[in-house]
Amino acid sequence: MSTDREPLSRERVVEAALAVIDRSGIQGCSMRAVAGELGVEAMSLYHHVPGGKDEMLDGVVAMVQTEFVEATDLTGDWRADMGAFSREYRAALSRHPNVVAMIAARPAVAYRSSTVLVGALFSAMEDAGFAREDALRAVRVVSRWTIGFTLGEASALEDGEQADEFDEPLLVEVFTDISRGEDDVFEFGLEALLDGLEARISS
Amino acid sequence: MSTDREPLSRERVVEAALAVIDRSGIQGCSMRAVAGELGVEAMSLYHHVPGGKDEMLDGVVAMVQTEFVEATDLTGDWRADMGAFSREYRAALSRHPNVVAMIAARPAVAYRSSTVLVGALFSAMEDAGFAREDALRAVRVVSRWTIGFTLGEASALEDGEQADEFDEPLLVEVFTDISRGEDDVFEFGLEALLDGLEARISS
DNA sequence: ACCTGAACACCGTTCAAGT
DNA sequence: ACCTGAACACCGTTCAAGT
Repeated sequence: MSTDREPLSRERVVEAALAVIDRSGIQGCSMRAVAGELGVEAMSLYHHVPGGKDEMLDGVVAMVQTEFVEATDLTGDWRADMGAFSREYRAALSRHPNVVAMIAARPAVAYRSSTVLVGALFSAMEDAGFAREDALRAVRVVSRWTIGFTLGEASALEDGEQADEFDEPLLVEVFTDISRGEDDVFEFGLEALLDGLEARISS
Repeated sequence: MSTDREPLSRERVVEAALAVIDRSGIQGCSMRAVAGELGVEAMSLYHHVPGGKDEMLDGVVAMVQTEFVEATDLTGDWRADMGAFSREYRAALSRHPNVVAMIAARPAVAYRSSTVLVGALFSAMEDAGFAREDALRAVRVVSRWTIGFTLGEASALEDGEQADEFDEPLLVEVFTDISRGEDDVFEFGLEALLDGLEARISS
C-alpha cells in the first residue's frame, strides 16, 4: 500500500531486478518486467540507472556480492578463513542461482565489492608463511573454483532429472551422483584444494 | 564461390553460429546474423535446426567439446591424464572464449560429448588406487575448476586494462597480477588441486 | 524533478506461400 | 524438398512531451 508510493531509487530498481531474476531468470529480466515489478513504466528506470540495463545488472551483482561479504566472519586463521570465504560464497550464490553466470562474467564488479575480505585473507596468508605472490594466486584459484563449482551445480539443478535419459551407463552414474551429493563433492574438492595450497607454505 | 551453393545442413548452420559467436559474442549471435553468414534468410535455419536457437547453441557447445576431446591424448597415468584433460579443455575454451559461459550453462551437453574421455579417466584413477566414488568426485571437481578458471580468465580479458581505474591499491595489484600471469596461476592451481587429490589415493 | 507515450530498430518464431 | 515474405509479439533505448 504505502510502498506503492515510495519514490523510485537506484536501490529499489536493483532490488526489483534481483527479485525478477530470482523468479524468472536472466531471460525474464527485461526492463519492462522490472518496471512492472515496481508498478511503473520501463522508461522511468533510466532516471535512476542512467547506464541502462548493463548498469542495473552490475548493481544486482554488487548486491549479491555484498550479501556474501557481510555474512562472512573471519578469524585470522588462513585455512578457516579461506574455507569460510568459499562456503559463504557458494551459499550466497545458491540463494540466487540465476545470478551465478552474471557474476562469472563481471569479475571487476565482484572484486570491487569484496576488497575488504580479500585484503584480510592476504594478511592471514602472509602471516601463515605464504609468499605474497602465492597468496594472490591462491585467492584467485579458490574464488574461481567456487564460482565454477556453483555454476555447474546451478545448471545441473536446472537441467533436472535427466539422468535416466542417457543410454550410456557411465553418464547415468555421473548424473545420478551429481543430483545426490553436491555438498559432499564441494567439501571433497575444497579440502583437496586447501591441502594442495597448504603444501605451498614457504616458511 | 562454389561453397555459396552448397546446400544447407545442420553442421553448416552450427559452424556458422560458432563463427558468429567467435567474432561478435553471444549477444551478436541472432538467427538473422547466422543466416546472413550463410547467405540465406533466417527462417531457412529452422529446417535444419528444428529446435530453434536453443538446439543451435547446443550444437555449438557439442562442437567445441568435440574439438577438445579429439585433441586430448591419454597415457593411462591418472595424474598426467587429468592434467591433459584440464589443459586441453582450457586451450579449447580459450580458442572460443565466448563459448565458455554457454558450456557452463549446459553441463548435460558437455558431459555427453566427452563420455569416452571421462570413462578412460575413471579407469586410470581406479587403477591408481582411488575409490570409485572419489574418482567420480575428482573428475567433477577438476572439470568445474577448469571451467571456472577459464571463465574468469575470459571475462578478465574482456574487461580490459581496468587495473589503473581503481582507487584501491589492493585492487590495482590484483588486477595487474591478473593480466600478467594467467598461465602461471592456472598451473599453480592445477598442481595444487592434483596434489590434494593425490593425497586421497586410498590404497 | 520525475515520470511517460510514441516511436525506432531490433529480436525469435510461426505459417502460409512460393519454387 | 527446400527456401522465403509477411506478420506477431516481443526486446532496449531515445526523445520530446507531460505534470
